[in-house]
Amino acid sequence: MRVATWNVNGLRARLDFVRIWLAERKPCVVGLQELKLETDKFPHETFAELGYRAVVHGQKSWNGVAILVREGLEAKLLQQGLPGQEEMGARLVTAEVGGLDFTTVYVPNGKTLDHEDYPKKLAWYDALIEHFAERHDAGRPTVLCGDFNVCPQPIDSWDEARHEGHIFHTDAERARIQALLDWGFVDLFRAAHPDTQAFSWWDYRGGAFHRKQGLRIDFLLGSESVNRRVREVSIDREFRKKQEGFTASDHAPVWADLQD
DNA sequence: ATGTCGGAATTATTCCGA
Repeated sequence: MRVATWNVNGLRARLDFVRIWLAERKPCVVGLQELKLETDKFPHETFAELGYRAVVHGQKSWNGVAILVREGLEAKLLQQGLPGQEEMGARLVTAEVGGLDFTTVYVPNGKTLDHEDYPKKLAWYDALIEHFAERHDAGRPTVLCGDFNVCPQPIDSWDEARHEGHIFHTDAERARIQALLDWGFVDLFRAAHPDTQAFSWWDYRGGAFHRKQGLRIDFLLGSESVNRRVREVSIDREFRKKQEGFTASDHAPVWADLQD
């Protein structure tokens, strides 16, 4: 079973691009972030034609998450939104699919350390950690994927020296990632590739992609039983490039193949 | 060039967020 995560940066603007990727990679379950559309505006018909159903938690203009599920797999919606954090927008959705408790999140960016959004980001993380402690079971096959807006370690940043202590690179943010690992999650890419520097996001500005100025901030986290099933994990860098004339998201998809 | 995108508000231009 192939599971994946992808911040698409606007689903309506990305629809043709997403179609190409689904046809090429044929994932079974995909967490999508930054839909930038309302729940009832989700293009279910388009995805049905491609052989996917979707569980959606959207909102107008910003944020928005969904789980795509390939035909033949059942999906049961378990949760829309992170309890207590509704004012931060539509950033979490959970479904039971293919024997997995599958959650995808779009963690608040935080902007800068002196911005009011930064403590809100940390509080959102604390609520997420508490939510998993209370509502999930690390003994079950569980996936938590999405855009975490943190570089967990120096290797995950193109220039740690320049960014150390700044947004995405603080001890406080990294402690939240560690808390998720302490809960029982494994960072599937890092576990499979302990020493590989690979990025999942590059700024649209300044030719960052071609300058290799990226960050690894998109993860597939899996509980131990999921990690044991991993056969391959890839950050799909090819799909950060233009495809058939269509503009890419600023994030690459990340996928993992699990033994059935 | 703080250099690019997507979306919204407003009507091709400007802002906001990332």
